[in-house]
Amino acid sequence: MILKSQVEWALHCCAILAGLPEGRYLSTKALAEFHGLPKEYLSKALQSLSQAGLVHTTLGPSGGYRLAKAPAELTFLDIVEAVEGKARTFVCTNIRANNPCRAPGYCESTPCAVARIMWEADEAWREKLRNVRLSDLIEILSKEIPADLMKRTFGWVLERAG
Amino acid sequence: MILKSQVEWALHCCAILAGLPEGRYLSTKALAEFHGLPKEYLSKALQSLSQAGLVHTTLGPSGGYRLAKAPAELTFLDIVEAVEGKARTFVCTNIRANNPCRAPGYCESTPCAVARIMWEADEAWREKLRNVRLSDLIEILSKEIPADLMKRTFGWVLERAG
DNA sequence: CAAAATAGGGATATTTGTTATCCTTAATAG
DNA sequence: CTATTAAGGATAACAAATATCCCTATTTTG
Ligand code: SF4
Ligand code: SF4
Repeated sequence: MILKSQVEWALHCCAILAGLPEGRYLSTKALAEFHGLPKEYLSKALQSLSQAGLVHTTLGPSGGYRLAKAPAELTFLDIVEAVEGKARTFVCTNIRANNPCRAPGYCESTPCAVARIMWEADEAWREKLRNVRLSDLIEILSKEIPADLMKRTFGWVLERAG
Repeated sequence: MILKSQVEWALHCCAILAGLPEGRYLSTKALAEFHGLPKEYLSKALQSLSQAGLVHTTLGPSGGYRLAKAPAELTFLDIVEAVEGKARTFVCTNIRANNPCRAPGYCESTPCAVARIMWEADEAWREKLRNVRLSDLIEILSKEIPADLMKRTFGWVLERAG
């Protein structure tokens, strides 16, 4: 069970978009080139972000993506769920229904303990992601990434931002 | 990203094995019949449990599986990792290495903040599973499952346990 | 207005992972 | 010896992730 690579891509793209000046947009082409990713496929991830309302888009030359909210209002969970979906990672196929000892008509009303425990763990994962904001990431990165690389990257993006 | 159905199977099988009297074994055939699962494929899940040292096996007629430890010494994480693997659910493909602004030889020593945050969430999921013991599950089930069904199930298993 | 660039989305191929079956081997109980 | 079992290799069927291609509507730029 491994998350799609689109999750990684989306997180990185959001980090870049967070550094974009107010009112400017960055295209799929630029984001793909910057990360060395296939443009057409990265586009699908960005469309997921768009459908989830996390980013805003414009068409035409100088078009592209910008964040729809402030980085402090965007959580990791928002981004992860946008591309990975909101479905729980443990699916119950109700195999207890096959127990040959059960009365024929007998039907459990509630999900059994196995499923509930697995879902709690799933929720713990989500809760952790919910408590990290995009702004938290930016803060960490700004401390860890060398100043000159940060500056060059910022310049690279601005040259291409419409 | 969805866990394999083998995870559900393994958890259910362990729950059944936990009710097995000391020194007796239950075969793949019985476990598959009880849960309505394909015997050959369930066998792969049980082999995973065996390789992880969670269950003990014997060969021959009256052979099969029993738990290798007391239910209080077996956690959900043990079982989940036995079939699903211990690898983290977020894999980092190091796309930051493609940043065209980086100096050619520049190489990050540590995983970036994105990966660390995702791995923390993964660890929170595992921590939750680590804190639930198989004995906890049995306790909950014994309260929730009707006494007569419990009794019939127990009898069904004993009839087939070698 | 015309041309170029863009996001959106449908269709489709490729690759990988999951699910499932089959068969052989070695061990064990009766 | 015979029947039964776990272990594991080989392989097929199926589903999901990854990737590419192409068409459309929209918008900026010239
Ligand atoms: S996890 Fe629980 S609810 Fe889901 S199939 Fe198993 S017994 Fe049923
Ligand atoms: S998550 Fe971090 S370490 Fe992993 S590829 Fe992205 S930037 Fe690199």
